[in-house]
Amino acid sequence: MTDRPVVTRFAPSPTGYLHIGGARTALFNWLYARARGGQFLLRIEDTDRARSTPEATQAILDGMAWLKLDHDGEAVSQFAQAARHAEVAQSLLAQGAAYKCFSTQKEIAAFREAAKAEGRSTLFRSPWRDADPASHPDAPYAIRIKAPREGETVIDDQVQGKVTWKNDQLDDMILLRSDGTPTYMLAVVVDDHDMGVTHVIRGDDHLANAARQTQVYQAMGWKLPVWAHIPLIHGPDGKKLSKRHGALGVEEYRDMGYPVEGMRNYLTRLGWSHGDDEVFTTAQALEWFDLDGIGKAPARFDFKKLENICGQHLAMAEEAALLLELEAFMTATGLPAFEEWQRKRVSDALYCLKDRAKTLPQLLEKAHFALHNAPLERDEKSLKALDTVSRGILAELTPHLQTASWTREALEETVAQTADSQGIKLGKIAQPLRAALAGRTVSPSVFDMMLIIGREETLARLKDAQD
RNA sequence: GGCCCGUUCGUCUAUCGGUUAGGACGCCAGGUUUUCAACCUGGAAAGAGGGGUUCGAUUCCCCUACGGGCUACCA
Repeated sequence: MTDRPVVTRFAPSPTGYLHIGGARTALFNWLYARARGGQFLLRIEDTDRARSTPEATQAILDGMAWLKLDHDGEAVSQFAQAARHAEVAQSLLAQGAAYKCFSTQKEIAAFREAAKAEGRSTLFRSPWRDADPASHPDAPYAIRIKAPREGETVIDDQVQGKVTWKNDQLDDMILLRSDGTPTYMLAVVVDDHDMGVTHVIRGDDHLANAARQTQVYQAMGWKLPVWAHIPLIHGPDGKKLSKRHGALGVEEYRDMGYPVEGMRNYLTRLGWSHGDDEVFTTAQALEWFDLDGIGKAPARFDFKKLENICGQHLAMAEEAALLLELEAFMTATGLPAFEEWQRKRVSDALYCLKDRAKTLPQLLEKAHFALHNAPLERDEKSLKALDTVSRGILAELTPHLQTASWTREALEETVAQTADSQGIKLGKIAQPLRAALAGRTVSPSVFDMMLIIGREETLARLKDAQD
């Protein structure tokens, strides 16, 4: 079963954005295939013509591109395969594994309603299952599978274990509607088979579907895929993730500025584990990921943990790559691009900024000192820190900085000496200096800042702060 | 209603019959630092309930409770 080359797929419906849960499903499939030198395919399940839109397809593509989930080959449109689906339904009909059902939707609905009212099973048994073709009316019909009534259907799921259904609990599902279009149940099976999918990793809302789909595989004599039904992601309150929990589409996470590596790490770890490993790279995820590490219970989405993981990834990011990601973020969210001097400054400052931010916008905020020149826009707290006394201290310091050599050692010594000669602690001088240089009360080290912006700009800010 | 699935600190999770039930996030306390949302140290915090099986159950089985999914000529 596992000796075939691995082929996984992600099969979203293009009816909105790329759901965060869908993104995790895609990620699991991607990880599984990529780690095994297999293929990761993308199929757009657009058979619901009324709800499918090209914009939604694009949103899915964009979301996957952002998360660096590259798929092999062209995305397949399920709708485009409709003729092949019908062909399979016809062949099932020809071999007696399916039959024409002339019951109307109205009749079926009436049956269900009555059954429900009387507390009976709502399982519909078509009277046409064993009807003599000679008795067929000249009317529209649907093609239903002739599912076994005896015995049971078992799926061997890599996450849920062996799951068994008694066949008398399963009805003869419709394969081809009376208008000739295929149903989802038929389409997925045919497409997965035709695309050579070996491992179906998807949300466990499809677990029950797997039983009925198994019947189609068996009727066609096709080899079953390996099933892995992963639990859904829930909101912080334990309920199914929905709009009221906030962000659902991955593009919202991109716009909030979560770095990709952190996002992938968090999503991978949500519902999957490898011992106590919490923070890992994509390379490690590829090495470690396997189906047996997936948990059975739904996991709740926790923004605090997401932020923490993202912060750690930012801290360990390679600076050149981080700068590119930051600029991509600015472009995506419509922020003005860096001017050349700003780009240089940020690039120089990244080393002392990256371990202080958890998201890209936070990184930008902390880069305030590097992105602007005197006169600096200062926040309220820093203005407060620049009181008369503090300005006096800065006035003492300024001449020394005019002559000091511009190295970390010399600057540290200069500031320390000034503090000493004033009879104050280092903190008393660093505080206003920070406010003067950064326009903030929270910033990287004052020495880092001075080295990054240089002597001229340092003096300009000091002068500005004392005016 | 029927059929399936799930249930370890607040949250994500480790444990694959024997552990003081471990780690992480968050929280609290202390420390360090020139600031902190950075860093360090420490702390509180969990096996849904009830029956079995076993020398021994978080772990295996059953029941109950709770949560979730499916039950369409939607996907």
